[in-house]
Amino acid sequence: MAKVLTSREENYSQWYNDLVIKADLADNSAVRGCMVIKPYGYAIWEKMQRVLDDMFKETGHVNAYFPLFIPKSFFSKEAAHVEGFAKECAVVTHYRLKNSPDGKGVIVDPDAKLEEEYIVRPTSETIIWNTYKNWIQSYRDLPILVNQWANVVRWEMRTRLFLRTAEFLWQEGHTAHSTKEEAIKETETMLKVYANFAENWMAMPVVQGYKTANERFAGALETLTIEALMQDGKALQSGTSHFLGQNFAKAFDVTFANQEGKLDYVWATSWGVSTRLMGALIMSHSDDNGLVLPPKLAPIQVVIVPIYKKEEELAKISEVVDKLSAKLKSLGISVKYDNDDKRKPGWKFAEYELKGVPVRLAMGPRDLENGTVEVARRDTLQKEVMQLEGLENNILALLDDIQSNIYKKAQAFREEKTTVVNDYEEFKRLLDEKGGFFLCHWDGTSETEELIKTETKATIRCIPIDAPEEQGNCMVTGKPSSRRVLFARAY
RNA sequence: CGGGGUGUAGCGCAGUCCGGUAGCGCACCUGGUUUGGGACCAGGGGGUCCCAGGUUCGAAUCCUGGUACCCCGACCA
Repeated sequence: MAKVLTSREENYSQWYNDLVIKADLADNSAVRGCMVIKPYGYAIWEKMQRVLDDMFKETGHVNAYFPLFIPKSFFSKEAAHVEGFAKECAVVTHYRLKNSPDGKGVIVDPDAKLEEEYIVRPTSETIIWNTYKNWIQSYRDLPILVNQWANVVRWEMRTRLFLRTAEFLWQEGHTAHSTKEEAIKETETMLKVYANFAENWMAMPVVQGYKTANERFAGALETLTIEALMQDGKALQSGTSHFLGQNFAKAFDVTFANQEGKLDYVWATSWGVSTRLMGALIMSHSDDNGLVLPPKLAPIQVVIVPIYKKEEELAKISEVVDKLSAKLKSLGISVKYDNDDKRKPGWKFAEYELKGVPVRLAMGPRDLENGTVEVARRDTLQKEVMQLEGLENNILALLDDIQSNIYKKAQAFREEKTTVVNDYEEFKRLLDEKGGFFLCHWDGTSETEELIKTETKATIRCIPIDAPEEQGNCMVTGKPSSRRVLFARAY
């Protein structure tokens, strides 16, 4: 087969870049750092959105929409928040253009300067809490469980398709609660939603945990995260859920009368996942032949390729395929029959492999005669001739099998790449030689965390929520530690 | 913002050192043969050589300035 991708071994990040473009997921655009998400890539994102949105509704949330622009003054109200985002904000200063005096193109009209500049939202806490102030008077108005699907802009210095772009799509949940306990519970609930989505839909195992103070969201008291391990041994933060305490309520003066009639500040959470999940999905399962998609998120689950010489042959095949397609569709399977005469079977095989379609069926004269079909699965690249009779149920089972197989494969990989280490020198050595996740004792200080980051580029990805109590000594300082934390080099 | 690299047909590149009518592969169009892993043959179309200025009889090529993108670092979901 013609090689269209750089191999992972040769150059992992080139492989990723090639794959995103060759599989028609996205492209670089005319705008620096901003991508065009192409129809096939967007179809995957839409599937992700649909599933997540259902999960949000299931947990009591509703969707709303807040403005793209945020008055600059809103930003200065929460100190830590400003600090976190100030360096990457796009700012709108004018509202009109005019013809250039020299007749060449247009210029910004200097007379149309805004009284107060607008910030293009890097996240919406400020505009939303400014709004919530008007929505909340009493405990009866709580909780507010709102989500929005939106684009945000963070002016990144260096970007990569899906993993880090200047503009990206995401959802951001913003909730308001009357008690601290309820807000914390919400933060945890949404982390579980994300973990469930990652594992059962994306087939991507994740470690759930708490971020350290250094890695916390700007303005949060606690950040929960799901961390996934990519095939190159680097970690990818795939979703976060923040307990914001009363920070934003205080900054925007959002109070409510509790049942005793006393005023108190509202408790807040926010949580989000972004198009970065596309990058996570790509890097979790794909191989040197192209994308490997979990059946549950694949826009096309089954592709059918006819093999024929003459028109009459195609007509006969189509007749059988149409019946088969109908049966598959009735079971909820998405099917594409590619009877495009302008491409040859070999070309189609390679193309759908590159695009990660989980199952490919090929039907030619031989099959027509024998009542069979050739079934090829993308995850293992195995081919098998199966009886047409009752095929739909076999396909259904096969899709399930692929879904669980790629999960198991990713899980086995993660286990193999998760190392328990006690000695700092060994940590440094294995970090280079093996990569992956490391479970180590840490003394709990930012200084030690910083030191490790500076010396090794590894960071604490999280303090796993299920980390068992274990007395030990920090691998750097030797100070006592009561549980292991997760280290890795990260995206 | 530092360091490196690249801008030549839709895509990938050669040509630049050493100036002389712009080329290759893929893709595209036409015809035919093909079709169970990216078919083959024949014919054909397509380029302000990133932009601006300079040197020269003559610039993709030399000089000056600009610009865009990619890669590697520092910052981040």
